[in-house]
Amino acid sequence: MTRPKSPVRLEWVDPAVCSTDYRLKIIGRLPFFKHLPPAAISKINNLFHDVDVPADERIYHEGDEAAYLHLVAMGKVKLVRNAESGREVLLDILHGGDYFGSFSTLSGRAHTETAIAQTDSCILRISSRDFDGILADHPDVTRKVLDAVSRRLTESQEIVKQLSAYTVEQRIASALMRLASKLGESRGEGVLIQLPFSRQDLAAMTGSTTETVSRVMSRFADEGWVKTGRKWVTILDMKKLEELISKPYR
Amino acid sequence: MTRPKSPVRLEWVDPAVCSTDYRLKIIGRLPFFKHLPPAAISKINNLFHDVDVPADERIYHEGDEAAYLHLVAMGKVKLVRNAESGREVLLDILHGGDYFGSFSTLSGRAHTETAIAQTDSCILRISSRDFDGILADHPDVTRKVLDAVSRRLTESQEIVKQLSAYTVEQRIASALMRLASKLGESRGEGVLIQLPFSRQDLAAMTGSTTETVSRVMSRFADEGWVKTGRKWVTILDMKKLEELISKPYR
DNA sequence: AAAACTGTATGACCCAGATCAATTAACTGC
DNA sequence: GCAGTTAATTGATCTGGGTCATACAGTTTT
Repeated sequence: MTRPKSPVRLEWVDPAVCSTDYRLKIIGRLPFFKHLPPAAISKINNLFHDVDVPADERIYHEGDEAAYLHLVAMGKVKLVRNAESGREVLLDILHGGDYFGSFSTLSGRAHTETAIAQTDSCILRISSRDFDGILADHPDVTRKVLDAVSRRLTESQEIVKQLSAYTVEQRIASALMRLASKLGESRGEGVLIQLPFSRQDLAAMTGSTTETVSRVMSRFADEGWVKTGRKWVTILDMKKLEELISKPYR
Repeated sequence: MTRPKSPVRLEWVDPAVCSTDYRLKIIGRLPFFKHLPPAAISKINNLFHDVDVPADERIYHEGDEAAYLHLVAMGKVKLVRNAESGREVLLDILHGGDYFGSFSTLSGRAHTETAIAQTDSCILRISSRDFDGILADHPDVTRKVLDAVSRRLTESQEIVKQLSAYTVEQRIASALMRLASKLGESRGEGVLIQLPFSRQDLAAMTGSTTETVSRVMSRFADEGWVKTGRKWVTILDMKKLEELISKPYR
């Protein structure tokens, strides 16, 4: 049996997406801002600057001065921390509408993680100073931001739990499900995840290695739960993966 | 050689500490509120209710409706997540002035972690609804809360990195240093950590087991870096522990 | 279409750390 | 001070998953 050809069709990142016209639409749709009147959104829009970033390029590096808040307008961005040992830890994968970077000049001077474009991306950024101004002008925006950060904290704590108490197999199943619900696309036969992301990325998400991830994915494929290829995965049987996680492992 | 007797002297939790008089002082010293005028603090004070919690008692449980924001007035509180396997994961240990619980009626209905008193404690709590009111009245408080949550997110991501990329030995050394800087007391010979916390707790913080923690601690003690006993540790040589962490492990 | 990459798969081996079991030390209450 | 309880230690053994090495398949380039 021959391996399935790649079903990956990446979204075409039109440079025009970052034009002033489109930006207004994107910013106006963000959870932080969408409740604001058009006049306010337009004013906020003027504070943002756009940057086109090709795939695999660093947007900022751990330790860099944290001068901007960033928004993903188009494309995918991964947040990474590098351990002294050289091992790379993947903290999160972001897509359209997600924020990253620092919120304020107060909360810290340096970025604590590295941001890398996973695909060609269009990033909007605003200086921390200007964003502070928005927060001061719009208390309700501050509330929404607080909610967003709280949610991300909860997610991070869930990862801590998984790294502490799950087997690699369970962590991989869990990571697949998270990615599917966040970035997956429903296809006839299942949910396609086409970030694109490699075994390497999945290993960095689960505190494991490429080889082990590859082995586990082969097992999943043999069971008929997933179909995999180069930098993509289709989940065929979500329920089985879920069972794997909830199963008390002794 | 006989083992050193416990140097642990727990702070005496006077029930009076939670009296209205003392509460005003405690709340007025909190980073969230200390910049506010006395009148505002007094008003906020009236929204808080105090609860005395004996050691080892649950304050709330994972899954419970998240109706309150809590503050530690006196004592120590640990935040825990339980994995399906039964393993307990220790997310954080809090002390005087720290917040826990949920910030708002918006950000989620249920607690995602369990809070347990580590010592006899006095907890102040405010309903999420009332706290929402404070946030609405005082935008600057919202900003400070946002900063606090952001900081905690950064800490959580650091833990994720450590669980992904460090050896158990490194994670234990790192946990000891974190505890020392947060909750340690300088003594002549070193920094005493007397939460009290057991090998069990340290294992739950580092994603390990009591036995392994015990072995590692024995090694540290043999090297003369720490002195340990039942539920306490004195760190004698911080530098050596630090070296252990920064050492790229291959 | 052949060559050159680069990501994936798999086999063989090994070790950090989990698990199981038993002993000892420290604290608690009488 | 003694008995009872709970935490800590230490030993023996086992294994999940890391490491190293090699082969293979899919894209991309020429």
